[in-house]
Amino acid sequence: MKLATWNVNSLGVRLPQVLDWLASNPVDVLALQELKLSDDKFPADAFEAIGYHPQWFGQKTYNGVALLSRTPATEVLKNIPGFDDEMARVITGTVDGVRVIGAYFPNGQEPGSDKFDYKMEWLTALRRWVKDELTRHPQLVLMGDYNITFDDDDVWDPEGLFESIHCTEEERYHLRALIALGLHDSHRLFAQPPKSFSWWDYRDAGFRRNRGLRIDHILVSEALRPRVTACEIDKQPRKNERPSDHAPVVVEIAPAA
DNA sequence: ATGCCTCAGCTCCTGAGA
Repeated sequence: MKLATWNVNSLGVRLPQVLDWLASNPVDVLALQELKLSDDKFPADAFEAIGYHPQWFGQKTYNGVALLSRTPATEVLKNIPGFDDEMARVITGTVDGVRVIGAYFPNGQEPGSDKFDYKMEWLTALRRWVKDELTRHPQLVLMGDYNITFDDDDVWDPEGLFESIHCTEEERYHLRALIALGLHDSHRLFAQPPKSFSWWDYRDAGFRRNRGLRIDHILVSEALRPRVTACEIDKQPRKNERPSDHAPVVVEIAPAA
């Protein structure tokens, strides 16, 4: 079973690239973030035509998330239960016995800002809910655009970006707290090339110079960890014309013994 | 460099992203 996550920065713009990518990477589940379109504009037909069952939670202009799967998702949830949120950031479903959560974590803009405070509240609510969800669904994958780096290895310029957004100790505390629930960073279960990033700034030739951050993650539960056989960042779509600023991350999970 | 790029929208500038 292969699962992937990709922040597409507008599905309206990126739909042809997503369809192309799925044609060469027929994953079982793809979580999308930053659809930037309302539910009525979601291109469900285009995904159904290539054999995917879509679930979506859209929002005009900002945010918006979707789950595409080869077998239909069940027990679908939108956003974090018990956390009142005007933004469409989370979509969850059970696919082939695995609880899959696709999430677009808040950006946070700048430490000390209202948006940063919201990010912290959101992270606290997410953790409370995921902890609960794990008791019901031991086989769980939490993937998406986290907008947080684990440590300096995830940052192209750790000194220049020290304590800046996505790199603060406060954000990293929350990321470690998710790990402490019994989740594992798929990427670090395997040897990876140095300076592996999943996002590069559009400005200043960020991708060409590999000035990026690793902020898109796939966390797997303890029950799934022994079955994870590979995890990689696919930089190929970042080389497209008019690319998203994020690259897809893919994880492979072997069938249960 | 508060500046670099991209996207959406009450679109010819602004806010947001990261």
